[in-house]
Amino acid sequence: MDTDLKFETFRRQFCLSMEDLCREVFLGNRETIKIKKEGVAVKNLVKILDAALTLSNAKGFAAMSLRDLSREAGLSMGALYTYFSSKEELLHMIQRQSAMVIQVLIDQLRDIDDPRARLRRAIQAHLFLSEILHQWFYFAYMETKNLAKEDHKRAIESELFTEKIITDIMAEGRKAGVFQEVDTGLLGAVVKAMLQDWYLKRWKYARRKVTVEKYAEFVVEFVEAYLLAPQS
Amino acid sequence: MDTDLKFETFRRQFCLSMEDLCREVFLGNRETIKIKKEGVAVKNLVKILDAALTLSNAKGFAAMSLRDLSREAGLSMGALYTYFSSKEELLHMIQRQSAMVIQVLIDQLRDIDDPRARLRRAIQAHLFLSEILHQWFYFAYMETKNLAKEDHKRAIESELFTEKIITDIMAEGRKAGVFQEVDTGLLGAVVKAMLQDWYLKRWKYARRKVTVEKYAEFVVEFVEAYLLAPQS
DNA sequence: GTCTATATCTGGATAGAC
DNA sequence: GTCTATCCAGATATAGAC
Repeated sequence: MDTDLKFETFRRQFCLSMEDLCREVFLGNRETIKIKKEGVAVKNLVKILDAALTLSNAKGFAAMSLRDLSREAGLSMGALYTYFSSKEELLHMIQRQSAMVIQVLIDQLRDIDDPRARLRRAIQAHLFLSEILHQWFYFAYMETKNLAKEDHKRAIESELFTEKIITDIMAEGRKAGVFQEVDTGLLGAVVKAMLQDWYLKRWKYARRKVTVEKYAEFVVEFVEAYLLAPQS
Repeated sequence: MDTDLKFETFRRQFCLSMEDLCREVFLGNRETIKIKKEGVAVKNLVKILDAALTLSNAKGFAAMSLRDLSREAGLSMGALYTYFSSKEELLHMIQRQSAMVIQVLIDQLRDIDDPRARLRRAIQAHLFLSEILHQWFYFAYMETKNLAKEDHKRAIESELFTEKIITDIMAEGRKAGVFQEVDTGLLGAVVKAMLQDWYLKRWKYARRKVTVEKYAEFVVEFVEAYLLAPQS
């Protein structure tokens, strides 16, 4: 079984376009969204969320006024408020959708047994996902501290959860005798940091023309050098 | 010559207390600060900047109102405005001071020749510095996008500059034959990401009781495993 | 130098016409 | 379903007393 993953096949495999995500947002918020026709609602949610992510990521959610948003989305203030009942709820909506998407990661690891292949796949899937949804990932990272208590807690759990996916693979690999014994807690943390850097510093990698596949390859190689090296 | 660095000796070697930094801020802003007595000004700047960093880092600079700040600092609104003429100037003041501090890094590398020792020292010094000044580093990272154009440019240059310190050491080590040939651009970028993670995720490392010395040791070991490994 | 009181404006939220 | 007009809380910033 070929466990290597190409970015383009990954992209095609999932429904992760702006419209797909906005449809999910619509379905998940039917009670609060006053517009009932799916076609209309989704079309406008695309405009709203696209504008919200663009503006927030440029200058921060708190600094984005709803007037800015109204202009950028091409909808009036009144129209905006038929999709959410407060600015805070808009924040909640985006955050929640970002969190859902993590499920994809888990699915990606099904049916792979070999620890090295699993580690490679986890790194690739995380990076590819964040490449496609970079606006959502960046938002979720930068706005964590603005979230209400419950959402804030969930965001932290989500970070620890994906980190645990990585460290579990390392521990399994160790038990299977293919990896060295390492401090999986620390290694997991810095791997997570490297994965996050990909969407936090897009300007840097874009400027240097590093592709996501190349970055993934590098991270895998780097981590494996440590996990496979003879004990120091 | 012993090139290993202990955190406590590093801490004692520099004048990096809140008061020291605020004195520098005062000296660097004598024209705009209306208060002329150094003693009074520094004492209040400590209160103001301490409060500003605490509040901003908790909920973001944009979300921090000057009323919040006034209450937390224990000074009236009127008093605040004798230290800066607008909220934006306060941002500028903090950002500029954060940037100055990088100079310490460069000084730390003087008089060390051996590439491995230089790399180790650069990593340790960066981490130790950010440990002492974590509030300033966190602020500088998270508020970059709120800066005015000029400050924003400087912040990015500063990131690239410290990254270049790392990649230069790698290149020198390669030339000297002690490191493998690697993609120094990519390795430098992820090392920087790991260094930044230390102050971006304090809650995580604190919870796990990881000390800064231990983290530094781990990063050095991890990077060296890659730089010293036989070619793959 | 510091405070209180206040002017001025911005931005979140809503009512009601279309 | 969408827009315009408006309300009002809360923010920045300043004036003038002490």
